[in-house]
Amino acid sequence: MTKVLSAVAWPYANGPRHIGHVAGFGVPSDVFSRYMRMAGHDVLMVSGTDEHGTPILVAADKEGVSAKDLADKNNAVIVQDLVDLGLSYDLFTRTTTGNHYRVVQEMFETVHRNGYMVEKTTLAAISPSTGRTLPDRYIEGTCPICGYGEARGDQCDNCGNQLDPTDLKNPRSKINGEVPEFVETQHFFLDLPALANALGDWLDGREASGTWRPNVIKFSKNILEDIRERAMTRDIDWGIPIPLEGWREQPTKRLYVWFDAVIGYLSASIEWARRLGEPERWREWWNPAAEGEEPPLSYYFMGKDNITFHSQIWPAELLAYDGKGERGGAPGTFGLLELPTEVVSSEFMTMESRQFSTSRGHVILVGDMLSRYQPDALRYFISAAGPETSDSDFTWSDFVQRTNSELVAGWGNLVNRTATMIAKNFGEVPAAGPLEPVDQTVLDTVGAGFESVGDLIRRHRQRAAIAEAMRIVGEVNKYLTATEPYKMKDPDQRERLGTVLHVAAQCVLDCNTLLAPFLPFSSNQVWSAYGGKGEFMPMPRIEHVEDLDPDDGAGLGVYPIITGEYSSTPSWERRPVVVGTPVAKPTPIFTKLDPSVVEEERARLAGE
RNA sequence: GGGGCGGUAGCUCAGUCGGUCAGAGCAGAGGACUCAUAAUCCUUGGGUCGUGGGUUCGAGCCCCACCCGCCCUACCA
Repeated sequence: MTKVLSAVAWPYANGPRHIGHVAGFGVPSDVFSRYMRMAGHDVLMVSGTDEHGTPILVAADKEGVSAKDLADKNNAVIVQDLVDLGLSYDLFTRTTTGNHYRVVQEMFETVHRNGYMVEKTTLAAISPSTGRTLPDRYIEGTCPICGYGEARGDQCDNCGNQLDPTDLKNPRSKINGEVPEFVETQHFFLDLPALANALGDWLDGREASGTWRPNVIKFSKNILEDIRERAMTRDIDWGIPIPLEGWREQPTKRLYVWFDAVIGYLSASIEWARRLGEPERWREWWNPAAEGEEPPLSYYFMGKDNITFHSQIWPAELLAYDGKGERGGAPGTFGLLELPTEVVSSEFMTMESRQFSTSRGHVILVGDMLSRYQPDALRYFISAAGPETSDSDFTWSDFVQRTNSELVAGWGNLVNRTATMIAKNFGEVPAAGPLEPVDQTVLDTVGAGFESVGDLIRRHRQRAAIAEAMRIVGEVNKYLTATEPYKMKDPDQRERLGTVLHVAAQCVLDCNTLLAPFLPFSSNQVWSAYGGKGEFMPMPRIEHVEDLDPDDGAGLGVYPIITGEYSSTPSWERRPVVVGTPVAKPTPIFTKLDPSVVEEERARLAGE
């Protein structure tokens, strides 16, 4: 049994999330985590909403509410969406908890003490009316090179040249149009150059493992070549205070949102352990294993826009904490912390050939999707056609197509026809007589799926994995056609009929196990349709809890978390059907979609 | 501008070290069957592998140039 940390990207709480987001980090991480639990590993799956930073403030201002109120509102929506999708977090929390503030500050203090947080004076754009940092992205003006009128502070979209905001002619804030002030300001910078060698060694080792997706490792090594110090604090009043004398008291100096967000993986693990009443348990996933013990593994799931933060910033923070850069140092109270085993990045999902855009209404929110369609239909589509190694396109016609011809007609129908024949002829799982070669062959084929499908999931090839599982489903359908149990009406054939249906039932339950990481909701329905007791795949739930450290966070009080009890997860292997288990004619598990939904949904998009 | 990824049958995509690699699924067409949500099963795939060069006995797979799409570019989470 290996300790496996599933570190899932933290959805940003400036609004509800769309299906492209959950296609990138949500479903893939859940499929992997559920499989790893089934394979007997000790999985800790953590995440939460990321709630600091300028975009939240901007969104809150626009709505005329406080940043915390906006975060509260969006956190609640996101939590509900993720539970409705069946994502099996051990803990889904937030970055505004007292626990998170404490952990982040401990990280900062130790990184600072080890010498990797250097103080520098820079010129920053400030919004005169609010005193907040205006990120380059939020400044626009006339490009000094080509004269383009709407160049951004960091880059001109017209001529492509990289710019410094101070170069812009007629600079103005994109937020409220005012002219930014450029003022000298003190900030802490993470000394990435002093960590570059250690980072390079780590990446070389990761590359040698051969397990990372090629584009992720390539990209990660590439950005290492031009590594620079990077500011880890901001002039902003929404964020975690800087835990140093003279800084803590300044209301407009806060830690950079990305410094704190990635630490969430660690703080959530600690919060999980504390809530369990075993406050040191998190160490099993984070500290090096004792002599002779299996080392913990960690997998980080995200979209490709986050690669930099997970293959550079976060490992650099860990190395700095561990004291493993050029300046040396020693770890703090957390002890030595392990770097990521794998950064598993997805590409982007587009919709009807265009990028998702919340502001333009070209979007399908998770909540809207789940209010009209089964969660497993979405999970199936994302698993089978998601942006695993290259961008992929969600279209309503593909969604209907995949749901109807693969989920309903392929898998759902196999479940249904087998159960119907058993119900009609026996009313319970019949005993098997002597097996013929055709019976043994299909049992072997299905049995081999545990190895082939499992191997593909372990290697993060989920599209291939679910395709392999569906191929096996097809083999079972072929078996029924070949054996023709529906023609065995003669009493002399009753034993043979029982044998075929017994074998078919075994295969259906095996396929159900193979598909369970992808389709947890329907796996429970199939399970009970075949007489199974209780829940097959455990599901997450929402709990409302008190902040553990009410004096240190953003003042959350009671907040919702996602958690669950997953120890009853079935193991990744054949479990023999029990002869005599009652089976009734089932109601169809998957809903077939009328082709008209394609037009309806497209109209809905156009209407928004 | 720099970096990266992709452009393979109507659609979605596989193609690891260059030599049965021109494939799979879906859609379409024909047939079989009837247990099943008109579901299932069988048969049916000649597409300049973005364009133009080059290397090689031989190239989707290597090199060069170009075209198209997408992502990143570090103070956008």
